Order: sequence, then structure tokens, then C-alpha cells
Amino acid sequence: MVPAFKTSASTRDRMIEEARALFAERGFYGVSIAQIAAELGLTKQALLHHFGTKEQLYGLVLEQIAGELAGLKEDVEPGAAPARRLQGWLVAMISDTPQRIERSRLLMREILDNQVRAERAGSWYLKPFLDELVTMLRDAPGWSVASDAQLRATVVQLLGAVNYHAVSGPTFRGIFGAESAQAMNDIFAARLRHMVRAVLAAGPGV
Amino acid sequence: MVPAFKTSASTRDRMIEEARALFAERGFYGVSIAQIAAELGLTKQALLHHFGTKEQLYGLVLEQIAGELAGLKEDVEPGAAPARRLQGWLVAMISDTPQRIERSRLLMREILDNQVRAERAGSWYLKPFLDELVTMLRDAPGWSVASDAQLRATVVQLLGAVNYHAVSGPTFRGIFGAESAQAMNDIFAARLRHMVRAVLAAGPGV
DNA sequence: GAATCCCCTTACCGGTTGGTAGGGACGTTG
DNA sequence: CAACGTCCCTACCAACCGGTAAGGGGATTC
Repeated sequence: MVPAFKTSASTRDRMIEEARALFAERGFYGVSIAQIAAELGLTKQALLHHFGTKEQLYGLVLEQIAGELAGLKEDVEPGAAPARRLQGWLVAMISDTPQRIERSRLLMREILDNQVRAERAGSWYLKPFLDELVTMLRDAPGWSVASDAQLRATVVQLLGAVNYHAVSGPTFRGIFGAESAQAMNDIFAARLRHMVRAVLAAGPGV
Repeated sequence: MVPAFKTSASTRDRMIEEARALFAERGFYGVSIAQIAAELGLTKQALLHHFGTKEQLYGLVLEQIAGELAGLKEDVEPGAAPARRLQGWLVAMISDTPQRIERSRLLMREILDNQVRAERAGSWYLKPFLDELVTMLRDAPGWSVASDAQLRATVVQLLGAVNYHAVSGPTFRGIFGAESAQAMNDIFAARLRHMVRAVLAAGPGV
């Protein structure tokens, strides 16, 4: 009986996956490494064996997410115009796959916490991603003359709407019920497409 | 020497104030009651004397915020048209007074955490506030025919942009520097006004 | 078959967590 | 002056935190 790969690699991946889910759900300080390990039927020392410290495990989760974000450029309509691709990317981001919601939650938590844990090694996972969005926006017609501050303010506006929607989804589901939240989700997607179009069309001057 | 009020009330208020600042900065699990007390030169037992448990102290902070949000309706241009007041309120929210940023941070954390701690008594601070915004929007010209889901999706869109901006401010200051962040802030305020105007003018159909 | 490496275990560490018990300083009230 | 309530203290607790030390089982390698 020959396993296709060493089971060790798979265990390590499962650890990162579980850590990602729990960090997204409860935050860095809200989860202990023992809890992550227990979820996989292991002890915390198994985790420490692979990652050394809790901070490093968390760092790997952020790295994984940064990698996903970096790869998004190619994922969404690679040949299309920049404006079209920016829109496609933002709309894709609000689809409610568990992995994407996890990612939004984790990024939001990282934004909230990073000034507290700024000293952590390799803390700046977000900057390349922001720069990428800024670049996509700058390539849109009419936006090449925009200042960096204008581009960033616009990106934050769009990103904020998208991420807030993703993150607040469960809460609204709790408040208003599942079917109402689903209706909200569909309408939000339509509104988002329109908003991106309107923002791009209006240009930086506003 | 007769104090105007018992100093005890003042101490209690200072405790809530300090707890609010620290919970906003580091989150519920990121702060210990001993740290909150130490910031005031007291021991954690002084805190426990007033509030019983850490959860109850946190609950009081949320209650205080809920009270502020409930009072916002009167604060901003009480006589103006609903659309105008909604815009005024959203713009006021992004002004960077420390208390407002704290509030945004805490609300964002609550949204992220509430499904984890949903069982905590009186968890529903957000609903009245959301309902209020929805009501303001429904009173805007052209929006009276909108469905609840349409109104909520729109509110989330606006609220998301505003809160994300408030929360991510420190992070962007860290990434891009203070002066760049300030320029971003000014531009964002202008964009926000325009966005609210555009959203209100476009109506729910989009 | 001995040595080695990988993966994960039990046992343990010092430090911190939220919370309890009890007492003392102080002002108010009878 | 005695009784009492408020406010905050020291002392203490069990539970848990992240991390270290050491070793065992099992496959791989020589």
C-alpha cells in the first residue's frame, strides 16, 4: 500500500486549513493552538512540531491568503479590459463560498489587529494586494491621471463595501433571517456591479 | 470640600471609558481586566467589584455605543430632509475623532465576533440602529417603494464604505505614511458625499 | 539488523487568565 | 460611638496559555 504522497504533508495542510477557519472565526487571541489541534484529533505539540510557534502558524495562514489574492489577477477574465476585470474581481469576492468569507473575515481582523501585532515578522501581506488593485484602477480609462491618494481612496471605498458585506453577512442572517439575507445578497451583487461601473465612469475628480 | 458627585460614579465611568478604548484596540480576548484596571492605577478586583464579570463590562460598553447610535438621529441637522440627514450622518461618521474611530472598530469587532459570543445576554445592539438607517433611507425621495432587502443592501453598501474607511485608517497610515493617509482621508470624504448623493439619486432599482 | 529520521506523544514549565474570599480604610447614618 | 455600606486592597484559586524536553512507534536507509 503506497500512499500517493507522504501523509505528513497532508497533515500539515490540514493544520493550516483548520487554523485558518478558527482564526477567521474567533481571531488570533480567541483560539488556542490546543483547540486547533484538538479539532484534528491531535495535540498542540503536533502543531508546534510543524510550525514552531503560534505566530508563525498565523503568519503562514496570512501568507496563503496573500498568495490567493496575488493570483486573482489571472483568475478573472485575463484578457478583458482592466475596468471590466476590476469589476469582475470585486463581484467574485462577494460570492459566499466559505473560503472567501473566511478570507474576508481574516483580512478584516488583520486590519483591526495589525497595529497591535505590527512587530510580527513579515506583517505586510496586504500592501502588494492593495497596490495591485490600485494598478488595475489606474489602467481604467480616465484614471491614468489620478493621484495615488485618489486611487487608494477609491479602492478603499469599493473594498470596504465588498468586505463589509462579506463579513456582516452572518450577522444579518442572524438578525433578519436566512431568506431575507439571501435576497439582500442578490441585490447587493447587482448594486455592487452598478457601483463599480458608476465609480469608474465618474473618474477620479469626484 | 463637597464633591459635586460621588467619586465612585466617576471611577466607574472611567473604567467603562478605558475598557471601551482597549476593547476597540485589541478586542475582547486581546485585553485582560487586569490590564484595563492597571491603566487606571487600580487592580482587577476594583473592576470586578463594579461589573461582576468581564463579559458584563463588555456588554456595558456595547450598550453605551448603542445609546450613542440611537441618539444620532437628533444630532445631525434635525430639521433637514431625510436624504440630507443620511448623508450628513455618514460623512460625520468618518471624521476622525478618537471616540468615533473607537466606535467603528468596536462595532466591526462585534460583527466579526457576535456569532461566536451570540449567546451573551442582550447581544442585539445593532438591529435598532440598522432599522433607523433603513427608515431614513426609505424616507428619501424615490425610495418609499423599495423592498426591505433593497434598503438593507443599500445601507450595507454605504455603511461598509464608511466603516471600512474608519477602521483601515491606522493600517493605511502604517503602510503609506501619515501625510498620504491624510490626503486619502480628505478625498474619501468628498467621494463619500458624492456616493451618497449618487446612490440616493439612482434609487432602489439598481 | 542497526541507525536514522519523521511524526506525534506524555510530562512538565512558568506565567497569565477570570474569578472568589476576606479584610481594611473611609464616609454616612443611627 | 457603634453599625453599616461603599470601594478597593492582598491573597489565593483552578484552569488555561504558549512553549520546552524527552521519548516512542514506525517507516526508510544503509
